[in-house]
Amino acid sequence: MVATSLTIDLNLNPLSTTDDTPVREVEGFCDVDDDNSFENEVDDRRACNLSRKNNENKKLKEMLTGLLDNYNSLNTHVKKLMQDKEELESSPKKRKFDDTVQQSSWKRPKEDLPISGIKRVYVKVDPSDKSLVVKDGYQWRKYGQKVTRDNPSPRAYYKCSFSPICPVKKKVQRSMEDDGVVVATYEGEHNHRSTQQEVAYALANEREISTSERWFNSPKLDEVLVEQMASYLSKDPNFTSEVAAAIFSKISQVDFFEVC
DNA sequence: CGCTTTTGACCTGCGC
DNA sequence: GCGCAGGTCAAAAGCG
Repeated sequence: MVATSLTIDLNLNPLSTTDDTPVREVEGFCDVDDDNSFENEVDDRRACNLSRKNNENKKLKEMLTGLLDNYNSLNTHVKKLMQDKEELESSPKKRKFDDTVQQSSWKRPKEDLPISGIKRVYVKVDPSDKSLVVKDGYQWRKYGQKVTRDNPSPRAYYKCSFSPICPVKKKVQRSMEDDGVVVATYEGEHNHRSTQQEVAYALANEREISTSERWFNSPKLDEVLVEQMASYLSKDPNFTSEVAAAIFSKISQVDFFEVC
């Protein structure tokens, strides 16, 4: 929700006003001389407001980029934790189930996929929500659904939308033990960035080419950046909830966990 | 109109 | 060889 409110409150369109003069960022600019005419005073106040808003916008943008950075580092951290757990918890208890999953997945001769790279992720969802959707930052195309013998809940089969370039597939099925948990089994590694990573990358590039001065004095750049963000957010309504979930999971360390 | 989802049919491997 | 179960295909339907 943080990101959403940011896009709403950014108010980055002082530039859309008819005044095309560059914004001046001068310390103490807001001090209005009592001897000025009324018109000058109004102009000064406008300029003052404008510069204040620009400052606010700059701060908000910094917060947003910081948020994205945090989100990405959290994502990396979670992935690392998943891999660690996967290695630690390959217990023989579930051997039978895991074997069937792996064998049935990889024994097909027409697909020469590696045996490594199978990850199972448990995600908390609303039990009343029957859709088998796991928000993981990638775009998926559903290509099948099947009711399996060991679980009354149907299993959904997805391919990464970037296929055949990206070979990753995932199976999503509601957990038998807990109706509020969805089990997502990922097969393979993505050979491209997630949509969130794309935005972070774009922002990083933006920051590389823009000095702090340009942040201040290049309203066009601000506009482009915000448009970029707004366009992305409008396209992916899951983004904000994912960011919120990532932050929340960092705090609680409960919502998002993985078991082999 | 193009993309995504649904769903029944088909394919493949395994166990008996 | 047959039946079963999981996985995939592809035509039809749905949707924006």
